Amino acid sequence: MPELPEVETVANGVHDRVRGQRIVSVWTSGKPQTFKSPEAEIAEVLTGATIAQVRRVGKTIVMTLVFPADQPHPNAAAKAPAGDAAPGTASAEFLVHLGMSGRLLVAHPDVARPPHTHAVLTLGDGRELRFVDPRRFGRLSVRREAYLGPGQEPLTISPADFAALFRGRKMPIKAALLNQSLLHGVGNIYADEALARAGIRPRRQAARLTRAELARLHAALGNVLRRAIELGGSSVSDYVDADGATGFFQLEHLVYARDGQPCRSCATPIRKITLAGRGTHFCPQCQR
DNA sequence: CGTCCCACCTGATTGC
DNA sequence: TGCAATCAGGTGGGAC
Repeated sequence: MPELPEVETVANGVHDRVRGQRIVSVWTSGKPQTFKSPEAEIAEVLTGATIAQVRRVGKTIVMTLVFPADQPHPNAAAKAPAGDAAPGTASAEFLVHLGMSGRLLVAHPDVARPPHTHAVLTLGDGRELRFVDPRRFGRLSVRREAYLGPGQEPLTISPADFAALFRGRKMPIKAALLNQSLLHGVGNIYADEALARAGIRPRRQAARLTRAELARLHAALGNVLRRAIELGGSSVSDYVDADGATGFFQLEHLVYARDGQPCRSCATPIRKITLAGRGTHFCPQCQR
């Protein structure tokens, strides 16, 4: 399940592989749910565009598209907002949300397309950028304005701003961590792992955390996300990066998917409950 | 608006 | 052994 570290790994991998490539043609599957923008609009905006940059915003992969002046894009000039692009170019963004099972793969055309391929962008050098998503929780869209995301970035938020997010929130702290309008990018795995490292029970009311606990949680969340990015993410179900390689952070999980197994710190069996509709894992001894 | 719950999906796993 | 029920969860929309 791709969360911030997995999405960052994929975005960086795709960036390294396709930056500067022109999109010469676009194929889409016709599964309506996958496309947040109309398929025809996606194909229209992408075709002929050059991929200038691929980056992560929250859990969303954002590709910056440019339309060089010497290769005018048939639709860009009229639709791109004036003033936010370099002279002689227009720009747009292609947004990819991986959902639960989405993959963004760079492959040669002679490699068979996997089942559940929903979009294929053929690049100028002949390679294909493929969006594959069996469960179809992923979403593709194009937009003309810069995408900023709904919440704050967990990697750069200050301790004070972090603490302010939870002021007056009656919901459990885990539910607050998962709320993308507060923090953008934290999902089920890293919410559980951050709470475990901070020694805080997932059911604790967000507003009732002490200043010290909030400081520990802020640090734990940043540390766990940075460490997971170093290791290429967690591969617990079907997450893989742009090469199809798995990540290794799951080897360092303290609680996630470890229910019944001994806590790495105190050997108490890890407990699993349902909270906010999600499987939630914690050590009943170490987390209070 | 805050909060809660379910539908959307398919593959893997569990249960009988 | 085989088939059916269950589980996994990011997001968005509806209910209260």
